[in-house]
Amino acid sequence: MFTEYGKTLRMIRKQKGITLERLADGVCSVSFLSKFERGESDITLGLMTRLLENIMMNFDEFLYIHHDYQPDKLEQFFKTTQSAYLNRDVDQLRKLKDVQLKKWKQYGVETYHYNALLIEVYESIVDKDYIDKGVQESDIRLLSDYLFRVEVWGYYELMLYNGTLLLLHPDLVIMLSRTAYEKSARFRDYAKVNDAITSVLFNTIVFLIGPVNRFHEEFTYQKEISEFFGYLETVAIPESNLIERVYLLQLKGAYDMRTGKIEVGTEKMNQAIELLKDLNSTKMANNMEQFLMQIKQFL
Amino acid sequence: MFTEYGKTLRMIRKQKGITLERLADGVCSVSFLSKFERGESDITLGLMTRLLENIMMNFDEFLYIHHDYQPDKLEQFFKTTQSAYLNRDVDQLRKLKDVQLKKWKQYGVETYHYNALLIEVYESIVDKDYIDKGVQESDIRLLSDYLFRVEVWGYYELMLYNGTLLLLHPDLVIMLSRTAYEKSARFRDYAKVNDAITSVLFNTIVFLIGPVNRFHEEFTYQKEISEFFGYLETVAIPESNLIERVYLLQLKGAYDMRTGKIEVGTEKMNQAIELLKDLNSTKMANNMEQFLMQIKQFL
DNA sequence: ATAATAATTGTCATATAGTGGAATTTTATT
DNA sequence: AATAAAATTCCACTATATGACAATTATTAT
Repeated sequence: MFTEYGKTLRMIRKQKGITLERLADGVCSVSFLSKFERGESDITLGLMTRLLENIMMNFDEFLYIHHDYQPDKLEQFFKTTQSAYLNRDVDQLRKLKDVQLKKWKQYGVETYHYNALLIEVYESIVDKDYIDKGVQESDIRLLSDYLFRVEVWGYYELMLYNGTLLLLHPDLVIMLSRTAYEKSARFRDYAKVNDAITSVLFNTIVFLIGPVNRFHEEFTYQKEISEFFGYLETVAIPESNLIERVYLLQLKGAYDMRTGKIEVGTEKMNQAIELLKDLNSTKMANNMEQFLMQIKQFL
Repeated sequence: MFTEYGKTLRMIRKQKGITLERLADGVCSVSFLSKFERGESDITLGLMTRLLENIMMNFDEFLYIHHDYQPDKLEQFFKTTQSAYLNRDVDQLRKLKDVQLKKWKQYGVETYHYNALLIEVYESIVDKDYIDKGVQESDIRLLSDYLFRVEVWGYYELMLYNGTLLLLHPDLVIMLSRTAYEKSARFRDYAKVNDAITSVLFNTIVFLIGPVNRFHEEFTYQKEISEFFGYLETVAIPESNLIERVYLLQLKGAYDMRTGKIEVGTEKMNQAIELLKDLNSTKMANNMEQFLMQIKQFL
């Protein structure tokens, strides 16, 4: 009938060996708490906040438990979508897209449309039959319009952009990535969002360096690339985020190789690979090694 | 008058360039949303959930913004407490303790009492005058009773235990750390809590290895220490958590040295230090170096 | 087993969350 | 500046969240 939040709360309360009276103490009446826990009433946000404070649990953790120890819907959306993309599972992507389109039509909420477009981008990359038509110009415009309009970028905007940037024009990417960096500044201490920022910056640089098979050609984005390297170095990566530091090292190596400094670049990339091997992160090391081989092949 | 959640929501809505009607669409009436946003009404948890879904924002991010881009109270509590402890700021610790004691008396909620005890533990370590009396036996009992009673350990229990374990008897620590590991199993995919688990395991091993100035003596916890090393290796550390992997390497080195394998141990610790230096994490590298020097001094 | 006590649920009164639509203010257009 | 359109607020009303206290059920102790 109502949201089942109450039942989750009851479960947690029991696990902590706390009585209704003790949990309700100073917040609400015992009888109401009982009613809520039984799923016979909804609860006010204010009361819920205070109840959770009483058991020293924050909303995030509560909702994680409520969703049967799974992350929230939004995170799951990006997770499942990306995993379908990485597995090149066109069917799955199409299914996921339909879900979002359905929601868009049902509720009329535009964000579901954006979600569908994000999936379409992935689809167009994975599916060969798609190459001819590609994603509609107008759809891409719709997305970038939204991103330019939003004044503060949070997790959603960053992830949305992160997934679609591959299909945009480099000049647009440069502008939007700058925007992303600036408009998400206040989230620097919020791990999840900051990871998303870092990820955007990495992807931007990878994108601007260009596909491996063009490593022998000239290219023109030196200035912008160092700008984004600068963002990464000065702000985004604290000492303890070693994995990001390894990626950075690798990326600098790739950049060096792109600009003709083959030896220095190779050395950096090898160093990154060695670091991963030393720490038994073998899968990641293998991936990097493969990437390095690809580059060498095209030089 | 009410919680100010509504005002935060209004701010976010404006930043995203969304109208009342569009946000309320399919969730609640426009007039009510307006009322809520002006702070003239509280809102039901169910409605709030759906509103946030409409703008693709999860609760955690919303509350982070609501708290003026700060983490929630609970996290701040542990953060400020630990920073006062690391800075050996007795006055600050005492102040923080008084806050918790006051809340305990005011609301009668036992968890505030536990919080005060946690701070007292820190106080007793930092403050020399405290050494004579120490933390009351009965208080420590109170805490460990609570921890044994709780069926599922979340962030709070792990952090609480993490801070107090130093004062407990090794046998009790072994039991409680095992408990911690087992009773928090379902949180393995939840970064924040999993970090806390890892931290408990690290601290347990450090504690069991014993203070540096006893490195020449015999010791008896080999079996238990490998048990906890096992936990760390099998479950807690995914490939991309490099910093934990570096800590693990260091700790293994320290363990080797403790059990007489000086050369192997030194080598491992040096390797960890080198890794950090290679990634420009100099402060952390320096700390590790200092720790290694301390050990060497006592051998 | 039974009494005593603690913990939870049910009943009813009331404050307040939430709706529909009219009135007002803000924004955009000419 | 005047007008139209969009966005927001106000007002009267309904549904439901919440409290006080009685009734019931579960625990514990003897």
